[in-house]
Amino acid sequence: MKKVSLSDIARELGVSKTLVSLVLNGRGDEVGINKETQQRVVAMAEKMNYKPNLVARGLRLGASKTIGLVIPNIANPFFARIARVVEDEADKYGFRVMSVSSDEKPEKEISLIQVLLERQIDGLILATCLKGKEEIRSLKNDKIPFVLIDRHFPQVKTNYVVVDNRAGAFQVVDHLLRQGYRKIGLLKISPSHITPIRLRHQGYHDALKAHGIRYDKKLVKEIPFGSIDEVMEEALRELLQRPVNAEALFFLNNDLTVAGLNVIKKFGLRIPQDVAIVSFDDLQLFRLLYPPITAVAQPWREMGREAVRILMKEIEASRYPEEKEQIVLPPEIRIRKSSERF
Amino acid sequence: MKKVSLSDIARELGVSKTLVSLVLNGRGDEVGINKETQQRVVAMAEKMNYKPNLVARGLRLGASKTIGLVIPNIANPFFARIARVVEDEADKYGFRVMSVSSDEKPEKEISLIQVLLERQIDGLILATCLKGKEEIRSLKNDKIPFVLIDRHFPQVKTNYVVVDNRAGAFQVVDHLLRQGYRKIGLLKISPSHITPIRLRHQGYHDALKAHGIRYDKKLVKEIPFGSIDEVMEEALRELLQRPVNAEALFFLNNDLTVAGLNVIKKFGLRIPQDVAIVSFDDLQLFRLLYPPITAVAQPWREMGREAVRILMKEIEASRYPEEKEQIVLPPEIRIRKSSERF
DNA sequence: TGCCCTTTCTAAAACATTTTAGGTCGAAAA
DNA sequence: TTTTCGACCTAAAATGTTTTAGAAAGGGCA
Repeated sequence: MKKVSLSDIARELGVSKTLVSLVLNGRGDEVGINKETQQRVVAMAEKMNYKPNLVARGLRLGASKTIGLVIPNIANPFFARIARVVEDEADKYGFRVMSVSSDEKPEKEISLIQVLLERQIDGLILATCLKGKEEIRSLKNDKIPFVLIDRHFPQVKTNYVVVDNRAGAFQVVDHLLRQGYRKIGLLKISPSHITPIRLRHQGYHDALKAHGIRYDKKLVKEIPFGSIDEVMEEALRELLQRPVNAEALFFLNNDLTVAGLNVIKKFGLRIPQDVAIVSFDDLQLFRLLYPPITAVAQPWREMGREAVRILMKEIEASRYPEEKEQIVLPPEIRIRKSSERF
Repeated sequence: MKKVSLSDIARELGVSKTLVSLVLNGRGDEVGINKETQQRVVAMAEKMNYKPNLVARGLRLGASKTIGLVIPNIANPFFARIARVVEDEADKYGFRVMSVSSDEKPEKEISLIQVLLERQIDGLILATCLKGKEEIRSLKNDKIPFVLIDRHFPQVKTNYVVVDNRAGAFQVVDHLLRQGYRKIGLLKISPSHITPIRLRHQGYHDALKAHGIRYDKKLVKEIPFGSIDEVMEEALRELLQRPVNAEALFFLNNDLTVAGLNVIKKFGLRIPQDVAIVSFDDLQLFRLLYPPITAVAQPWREMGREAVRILMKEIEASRYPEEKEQIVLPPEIRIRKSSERF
C-alpha cells in the first residue's frame, strides 16, 4: 500500500497535478478553477486518504517548518519545562520542534547542530554549552536564525533571552548574609565557562563584598556535570568539616541542589541548624521538603515564549536582520525555611 | 549566501554530480573513481563547507531517519526521562526524535500523529491517550511502524512495552493493608480509560479483595488531567473528612502525588500519622521528603530502550512484520516511611 | 472573418539528492 | 585491424511538491 501522491489523485481524475495542488492549497478560487472540479478534487483526496508530503514541500519551498532546540538535558526539569513551552509556542506558528540534549559537551553540541542544519531546520533555540565567540560566530555565518536562551555571550551580537543571574545570586546570598551566615559554600557545575554559572558566581562574590566579607576560594567547589552524585559527597565533606566549616550552601543549579540534599540527608545533618541551603532554580517539590528550600525561581515560561517569538520574527523576515533582541528577565527569590537563622 | 549543493561542487570541479554524490557517500572505491579525483572532491566539499541536504535525500530515499515520540507531557519527569532515553537510543541508530505532547487529549494526539506522518517520520513511539482499538487500528492501516509504551491495548495486536501496573498497585496496596491501613483512598487521573490507570485501579481492587476488604466507591476520586491542582483540594477534603475518613491515600501517578502532597501540607496533616501515602511512579525527590514517600518505581530506562530497539527492528525489516513484540516489565516497590504504621 | 478576452486548465522547471543504465577512451588481446 | 576489457565517468530519471509561463476553447465585438 504505497502512499498517495498528488499525481495519483490527478491521474485518477484525469487532471494535472498542478490543478490538484492549487485546489488543495486553497488557491482554487484565486486562480479560477471550476467550482465543480474543485469539489471533485477535494472529494477524491479525501477518498484516497491523501496526506501531503511535507518533506517534498519543504524541499521545493526551502523551508521545513521545523526548529531545533538544543539543551543540555531534556531530563532536567528546568529544560523540560522550557521544551514544553517552546513546543506549544512554536505550534502556534505551525512549527514543530526537534530537541536534542548536549550533555554539556561542546563537541556533542556542535555535531548535533550540524545534524539539525542538515535536516534543514528553519531556526534554532540554544541553551548552549559552547565555549565562545568563535563557535557561535560560525552559526552566524551559516545565516541560520537562532536565539540563545539561559546562556549568552555578552560580547557577541546575537538574540538572547536570559535571566538576571547575577542579581538572583546576589539577592539570595545577600539574604543569607542578613540572616547572619558568614561562611557560605558555593557549589558550581563543571563546564563552568557557561555564562549563568559565571554570573551566579559573580553575584555570590558581589554580595560578599557588599557585606565586607572576604571571598574565600576554599568555600567554592566545582562538580563535573557528568558525575554529580559521585563527587558531591566528597565536596560537601570538605566544605562542612574542619577547617572550612561552611554554615550555609549555595547550589548553582537544581541538579546540584538535589544531589546535595541527598548527601546532607546521608550525613544526618539538620537544615538549617547544621547547614542552611539555598538553590538557584526552584523545583516544584522544593517547597514540600522539610524544611522547604529557599530558591531563585526562573521565569521559564517567559523565556520559552520570548525565544520563540524572536525566532519566528527572524524566520519570517526574509532578510537576515542585523538588529538583535536581547532580553534579561528578572528572577524571583523565594525565601523558605532552609535559609532561616535557627 | 546560498547553501552549497552537490551540483555546485560538481560545477566547480567540472565533474558530474553523480560522481560527487558517490564519492561523498564513500562509494568512490566501490565504483572505481580515481583516487585523485576523490581527493579533489572531498577537498572541495570541505572548502565550500558543503552540508548534505537530508530533506532531499529523505525525499529520494523515502526515509527521513526521524521517529516521532508522542507523550502526554514532556514536562512530566516520567516522560521527560523516557524522552531522554529514546533520544539517546535512537541516536545510536542514526535517528533523530521529534517529540510532541498530547495533554491527554485524543483529538490533539490524532492531529499530532497526522502532522508527524506528513513529515514522513519512519516510525512512532506512543504513550497514547487514544480511546481504543479503532484509532490504533487506523495507524496499523497506515503501515507505519510503531511501538506503544506505558499504555497498551491488550485486544489489539501491536508492539508494546509497559510496566506491570496491576502487580505494582497490588503490591503497594497490599503493603498498606499489612501495615494495618483499612480505608485507602484512591486518586485516579481523569482520562481514566487509559490502561495503566485502569490496571492500577484493578490492582488496588484485587489487593483489597485478597485481604477480604470491601471495595468502597466513596474512597475513589477522579481528578481531571487539566486541572489537578484545582480539584485535588476538594477531593482530599472529601476523602479525609467524615464520613469517609480515609487513613491512607494511593496516588496513581506522580502529578497526583505532588498535588496531593501540596494539599496535605496545606491541611497541616502529618504523614503517616494522620494519613499514609503511597505513589505510583517514583520521583528523585520523594526519598528526600519528610517523611520519604513510598512509591512504585517504573523501569523507564528499559522502557525507552526496548521501545527503540523494537521500533528499529521493524523499520529495518523491509516488510511490515506480522509478529509483534509485547513486553511487560516488573515495577519495583520502594517502601519508605510515608506508609509506615506510626 | 479576424482579433481579443475569459475561463479553465496544463507542461515543465525547480528543489537536492540517489540510482540506473550506460558512455568514452585507451590499451591489451585476438 | 578489430575486438574486448577495464578504468573512469556521466546523463537522465526518479522522489512529491509548488510555481511559472502559457495553452486551448469559446464567446463577444469590430
